[in-house]
Amino acid sequence: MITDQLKNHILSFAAPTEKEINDFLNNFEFLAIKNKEFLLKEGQYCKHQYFILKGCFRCFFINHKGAEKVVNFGIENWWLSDFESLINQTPSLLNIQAAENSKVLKISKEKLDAFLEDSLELNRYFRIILEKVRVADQRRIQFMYNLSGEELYNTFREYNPSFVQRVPQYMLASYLGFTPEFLSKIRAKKKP
Amino acid sequence: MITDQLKNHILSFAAPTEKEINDFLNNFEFLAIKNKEFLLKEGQYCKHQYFILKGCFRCFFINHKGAEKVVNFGIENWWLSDFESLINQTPSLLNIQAAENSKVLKISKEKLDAFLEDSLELNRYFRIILEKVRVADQRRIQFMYNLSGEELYNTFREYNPSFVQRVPQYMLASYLGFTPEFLSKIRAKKKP
DNA sequence: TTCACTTCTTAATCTAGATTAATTTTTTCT
DNA sequence: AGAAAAAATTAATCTAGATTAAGAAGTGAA
Repeated sequence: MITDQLKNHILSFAAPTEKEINDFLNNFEFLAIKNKEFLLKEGQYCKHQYFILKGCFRCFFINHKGAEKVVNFGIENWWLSDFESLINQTPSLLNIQAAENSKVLKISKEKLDAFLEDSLELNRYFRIILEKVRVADQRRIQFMYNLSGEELYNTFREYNPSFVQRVPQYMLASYLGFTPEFLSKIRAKKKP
Repeated sequence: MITDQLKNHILSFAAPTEKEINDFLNNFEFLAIKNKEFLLKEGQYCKHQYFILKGCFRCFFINHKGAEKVVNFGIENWWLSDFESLINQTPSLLNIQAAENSKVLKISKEKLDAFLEDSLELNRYFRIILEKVRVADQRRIQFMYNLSGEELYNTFREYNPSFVQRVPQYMLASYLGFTPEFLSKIRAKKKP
């Protein structure tokens, strides 16, 4: 089943009954997304949550100088959405674009909310996911203003060795908060 | 009741029964914390969650240059803990210190976990809280590397006008990611 | 197998914000 | 109230990283 991957992910954090989880999984739609296609564009209302089965996405916004700023990446077994737009029902400030050919499962906010209304186990699942996200966000904020650009890059490499090859360097530079030129400089320094 | 404030907070996001919520509230301990006292020190294991009834706290760590870096503030009706230490059972990298004379409610991780085992409504409550935290963290990350120091300060002021007076400027500068000297410069520029 | 496009690199110059250090103002404590 | 400590200001100097610009190297489609 195409939804098995999500099923396993849920079961690794919570314990819904077989019926409950199958009912839930029935509400997802499968999508194949080509590299550079958008799941969400700035200005749109985010109405879905996406679970990444395969591939890679980046969330970015256009800053006041017109430059793309990467806020997040998403890879296999991550949930993706613009939470701010989704929860507050406001136009999104973010773009979500595939960085590889990808496969996702999609569910509407209404359907998800309906399940969250009654299900202890799904509330547990998302609570635990969000706790982990919180830990990651906190650590990221801590890194962001404790470390120099060079240290940021080295730390990121250390924690995510395989990911560094996965996206163009200019995206990684943007995510880490500096320019591609500066990343080049760092990399040139390390070689000899 | 000293726990009424927390009760109201929970009831504004979830709908536990009267018995359920009262059972839960029975597990909290009230603490009065004097300005500059610590709730948690670097190296300790964080074993509690705190709900702030009144007052203000800062979470900070000591960076590799020996400087205090403020990661977060907490005020009335916020939950406080080092999530990373609490969840992963690792020694904390953070200090949590009162920035005012404060009042908190305290619950141990074990007791909280026991309630989360069975309660749909408490899982809902914390899931919703964490969604809001996520939105705030995302926005903060976005601000952090889209805005200049001056813009950061002005934006923070705009969103939190009353808070700016509440903590020393050196803490605010640290939270915003720059030095107190630079904050002085920004403020001097605005006056005339 | 070439044309077009995207990504990466290098180097010169520039700037926001850090650092240092001295001075003033505010707060706290007895 | 007065001394001591904590916090804020000011100014001079310094630096990590931005900006600009140009070329090199990959990548891909026809």
